[in-house]
Amino acid sequence: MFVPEPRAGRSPTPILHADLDAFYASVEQRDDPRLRGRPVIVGGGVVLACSYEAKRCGVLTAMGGRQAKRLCPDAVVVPPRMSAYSAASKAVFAIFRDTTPLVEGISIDEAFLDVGGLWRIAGSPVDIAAQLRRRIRDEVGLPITVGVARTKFLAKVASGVAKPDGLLHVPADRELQFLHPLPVEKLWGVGPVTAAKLHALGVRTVGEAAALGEGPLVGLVGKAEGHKLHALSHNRDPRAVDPGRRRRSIGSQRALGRRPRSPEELDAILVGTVDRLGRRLRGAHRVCRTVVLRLRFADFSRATRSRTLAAPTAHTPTILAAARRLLAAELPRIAADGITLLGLSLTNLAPDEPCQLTLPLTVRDPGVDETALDGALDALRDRFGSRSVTRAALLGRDEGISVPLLPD
DNA sequence: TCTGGGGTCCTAGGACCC
DNA sequence: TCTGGGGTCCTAGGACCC
Repeated sequence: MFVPEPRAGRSPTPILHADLDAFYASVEQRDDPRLRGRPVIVGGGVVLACSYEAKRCGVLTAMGGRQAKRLCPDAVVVPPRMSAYSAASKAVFAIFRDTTPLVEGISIDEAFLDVGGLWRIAGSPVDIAAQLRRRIRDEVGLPITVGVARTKFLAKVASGVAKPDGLLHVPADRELQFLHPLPVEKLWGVGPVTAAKLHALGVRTVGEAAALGEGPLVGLVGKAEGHKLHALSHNRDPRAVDPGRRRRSIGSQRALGRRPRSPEELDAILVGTVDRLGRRLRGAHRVCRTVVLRLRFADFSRATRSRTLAAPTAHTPTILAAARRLLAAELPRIAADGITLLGLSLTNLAPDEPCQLTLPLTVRDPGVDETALDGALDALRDRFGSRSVTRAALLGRDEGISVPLLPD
């Protein structure tokens, strides 16, 4: 561990990246003592998560189940229990928020915490990180690794290096010494494709990428990505911990295997998917405006088809109608090529605050049939609720009728 | 080994408007 | 009739992350 060097006043390294270790597998080992110390694989056909004992045999997340079992014949395979993981995650995040209000959740098992303002109250960031790890161990029963650094990026790299069940602080004056010897794959945004391009230029470490300069990086991976890579390789990361980050899309997908599927079968899957997503959307008090259909064919090529609606909605039949139109247009290709995955994403999310629609109806117009108008208003009140539909004055003009369009 | 399910962000072309 | 540039929105695809 790098030696922390606390200074007076505000800490120079205020960001924590906290990451639960082998999360799903750790929950299983916590809840079933027989699994402790043994290789555990969560998932069936594919490895969703595995314990460190299984990782030591070479088992990796997303690996096929058969291969995992071959690498690690002693592994115990358990089906996922999503509700248990969700409950554990909530308990851990409650401790995060009890530590500092500045918590930015990244996923079910990972978050950034800004503890810069807590120096006087709770001690140095390293003290806070150590206490956080103790509390999560004692109160939730799970191991967690924490990286402490001046930037988000470096805190995340630090936790990755310290895993499992570790704590690593990178002091402000040791940042590049720590970062530059690491493999380029540690940079956010360097996956298999970019890594291969960098390797072809002889670049294997973060330091070598930094020495390459921004121009060649931009030439290699494009403007935005190249600029980001260059900045990160010099540990320039101005992003603040943002507790207000909102989800930008929700989605659901299903692998279908290789056997042929009839249009009726696909429609049934689509109905179930839209129903689930609509429920999640309304549960989150959001509406969506764009419906994206995801397809994967028998040769594993992929396609997406999207439709943007005239108005945001969380109304299941509206979303389903859009999804069905998208699917119908692809049925010929599906029949020809075979389908192996069907999914749907809802994007362009917004809060579901009521949207005010004012009908440009001139009530004072002598041509208006007041009896018919009252009937129409009552029908709208039945649909949207009695207090939602009111006659309203149009600014500087005649009267109109105001109808808040509520999702669902 | 034929490859899950949940996401984010970026690029690029075309339509459309000013 | 032909011309230019800027901006926004929509759609499709791709890389990447956990």
